[in-house]
Amino acid sequence: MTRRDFHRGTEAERRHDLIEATLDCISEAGLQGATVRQIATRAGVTAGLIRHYFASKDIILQEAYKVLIARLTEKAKNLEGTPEQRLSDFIFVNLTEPVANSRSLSLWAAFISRVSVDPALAAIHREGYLSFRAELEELLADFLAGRGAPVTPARIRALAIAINGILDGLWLEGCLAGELFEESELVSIAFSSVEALIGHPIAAPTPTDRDRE
Amino acid sequence: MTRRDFHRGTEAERRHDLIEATLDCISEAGLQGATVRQIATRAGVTAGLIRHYFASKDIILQEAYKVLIARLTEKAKNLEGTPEQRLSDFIFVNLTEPVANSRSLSLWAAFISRVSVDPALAAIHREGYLSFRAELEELLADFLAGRGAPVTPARIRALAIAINGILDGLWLEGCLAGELFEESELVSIAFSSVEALIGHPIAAPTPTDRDRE
DNA sequence: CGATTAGTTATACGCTTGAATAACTGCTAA
DNA sequence: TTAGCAGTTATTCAAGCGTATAACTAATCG
Repeated sequence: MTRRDFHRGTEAERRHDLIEATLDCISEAGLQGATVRQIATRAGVTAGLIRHYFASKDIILQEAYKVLIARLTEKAKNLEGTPEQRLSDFIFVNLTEPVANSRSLSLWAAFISRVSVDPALAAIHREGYLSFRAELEELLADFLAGRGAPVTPARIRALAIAINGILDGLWLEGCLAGELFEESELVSIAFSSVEALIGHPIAAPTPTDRDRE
Repeated sequence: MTRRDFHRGTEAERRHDLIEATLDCISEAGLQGATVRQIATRAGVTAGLIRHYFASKDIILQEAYKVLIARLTEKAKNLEGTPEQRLSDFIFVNLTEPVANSRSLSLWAAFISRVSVDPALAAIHREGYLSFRAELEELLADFLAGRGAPVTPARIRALAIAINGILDGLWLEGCLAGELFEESELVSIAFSSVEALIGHPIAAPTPTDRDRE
């Protein structure tokens, strides 16, 4: 019985690999499928190593949730260009790859179903949600100010809630049954809805703009 | 050691109680908390009885999912009144109790996270979703026909997708962070969004109408 | 009232789980 | 080259899981 070969990794590497393996397990087999043994197998290590990097299974799940939220929201941050371009891009990135796909939804739903059960996950969720809406509110304020429209906090807040809801709902539909519509269909519905809500037209990002990236 | 007292129930009673217990367990402790022993304890029976009524744990979960879907959609069916009233009620019931609350979301998310993993759940989900959207398309067709507006299948379909998305998104927001807005806030956002999309005003249900029910 | 049976309990089995710990070894530094 | 240690493996443990089955008993019927 020969002992299995292994190579020593840096802490950052290992933690990254283990979290990635955790997300893979969840997306492919649900939260129940994310056992320490499955995670370890997928990461190419033995189960005991997980406990060396994470104090418990709960902890690695929390870390994985943080990574997921970051991945789902990072594209919508640090947008550049005019307020109109940024608002337009905000809508676009949230309804297209890599944010909108069935894997994202599967992961998101798995964690959401535990948010009301696990206070630690609830805290992580709340922070992510508030930060996301704050970003949207800022975009809206800039956009409306540029249009010379009245910018009261109450109106900004209401608009952000509505637009956030619309984007969430279309994201959901697209992830759940993406094969039922063209990608551009949901995006164009989102644009017309948002335009109707804020009372201003918004130029959609042109394909050539994106291709050049 | 005295044997535990028990009373014999009818099949319908028992199945109902066991499914209800299953939903309670999931909403309070997540899918992982819905073990046969926990379900049995909550239903006031012993674990073995579950296998007497359901061939496996998977089966009881599938039945519970069917019940959940029925509960989330039944209010939106069998609506009465003019097309405008029915459309208006459709929007209203989907964004207020008992459809919109954190327990519903928690249950919904738990099952959704397994839809992409478990083909049986996927089939149940798909049927519920298509039936829900068909209902909405019928409402829209009736409404638009009454307004003398052009009613092409393509337009109905696009509108149904958009409105479904908006309702889903607002439902989600309300369930996730209900304390952050008034109930009427989300409902009124929904109405103004839908009005903007279909290009016609819709009379919201009046409080007195509902009180009289 | 006694026999029957279907609904229910009780118990046990094999397996998996998260966790703890001991043994090993690739790597680094001197 | 080698000593030491931190990273990794291997093994073990108790608890909990879904399931199977045998024993019991409340209700039913002649």
